[in-house]
Amino acid sequence: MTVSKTAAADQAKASRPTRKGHGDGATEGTALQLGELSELLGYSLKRAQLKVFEDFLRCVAPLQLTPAQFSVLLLLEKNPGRNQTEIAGTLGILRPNFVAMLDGLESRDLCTRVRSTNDRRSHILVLTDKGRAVLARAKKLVAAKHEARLNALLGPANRAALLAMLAKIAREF
Amino acid sequence: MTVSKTAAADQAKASRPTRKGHGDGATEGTALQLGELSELLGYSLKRAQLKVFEDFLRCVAPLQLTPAQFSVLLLLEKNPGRNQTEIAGTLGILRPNFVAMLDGLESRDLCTRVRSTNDRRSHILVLTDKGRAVLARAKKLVAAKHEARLNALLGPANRAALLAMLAKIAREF
DNA sequence: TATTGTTATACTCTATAACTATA
DNA sequence: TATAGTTATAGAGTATAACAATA
Repeated sequence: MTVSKTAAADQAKASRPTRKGHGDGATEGTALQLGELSELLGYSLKRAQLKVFEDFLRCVAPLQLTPAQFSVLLLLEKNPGRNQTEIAGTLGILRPNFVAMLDGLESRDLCTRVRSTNDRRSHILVLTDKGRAVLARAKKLVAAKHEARLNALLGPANRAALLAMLAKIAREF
Repeated sequence: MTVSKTAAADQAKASRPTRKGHGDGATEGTALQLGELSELLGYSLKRAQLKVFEDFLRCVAPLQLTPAQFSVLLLLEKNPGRNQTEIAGTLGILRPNFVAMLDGLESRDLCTRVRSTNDRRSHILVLTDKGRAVLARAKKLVAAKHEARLNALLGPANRAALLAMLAKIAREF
């Protein structure tokens, strides 16, 4: 069965009139208890990820790059001559969803699709000079502001240990 | 300026015919280099978070609970007599988005909205007996399967250190 | 027949404005 | 006037099916 009507009514009555101070409950404006939530790794993982992405966006705001776009540019620089399927697959982006993303980067002249001469079905992705320049500036912002802030919070050793464990989870879990 | 047409053509010609083996490029079917991406904390954070949530869903699949739903039930159990705004706010869920989520939980008889007698605007959220039972089973599955697997991968000490760092980022970053 | 890029589409998350009923 | 819950809506992000061009 569900909670009894009388029990529900008791619960409702036990509540306090929120923050206004003219109440009688014991939990007057008190912060909630996370309880076992604070032991759930996935919960902190998600909250931390949101914070880190937020900060990334702030730090690299002058260049108008999202984490996903930055990762694409990084990958293009490190892996010239690759096609859409290869780049998208490496980043865990589905090919259909990669199309609009590339349209955005290409319309800003950060990269170009070049039809491969070997296989005319595939588009080789090429960083433009502007793309290379924006990427270089982005790297500096990320290193000087974003990663530096994480380093300040955790310390270099902890930051490295954290990165190693996250990479392990991403790889082996 | 952008990449020159000739440079782009060179790039396209330099590519290999993907995996089929009848190509001449050096990167024949080679895995891509992540490069500086593997040093970007946010990148591993995101990939790890996706893996952990995937595993959570698998482990708790018999109960049909998402991580977000599980976190709501945990919070209701630990904080009786709270209203929607308080629960949603603690979890970082916007009040409008919390409505449909509660509709789902309430339609499955896992919790109920009870109009507060102190402030008739607010709905006190109450775990039903069924909600309590499902939560208890979910906790067991999470502990025995999900968190146990993470423990096996990282070891208890590392897992604790990881959780502490993620919580610190979520709190202070 | 299989693969690359693409379109269309749908479903989830997230975000904002505005309404209602209460205070 | 302000707050709690709600509706409507819009935008990301993600997922699948299917098509044209090419292999």
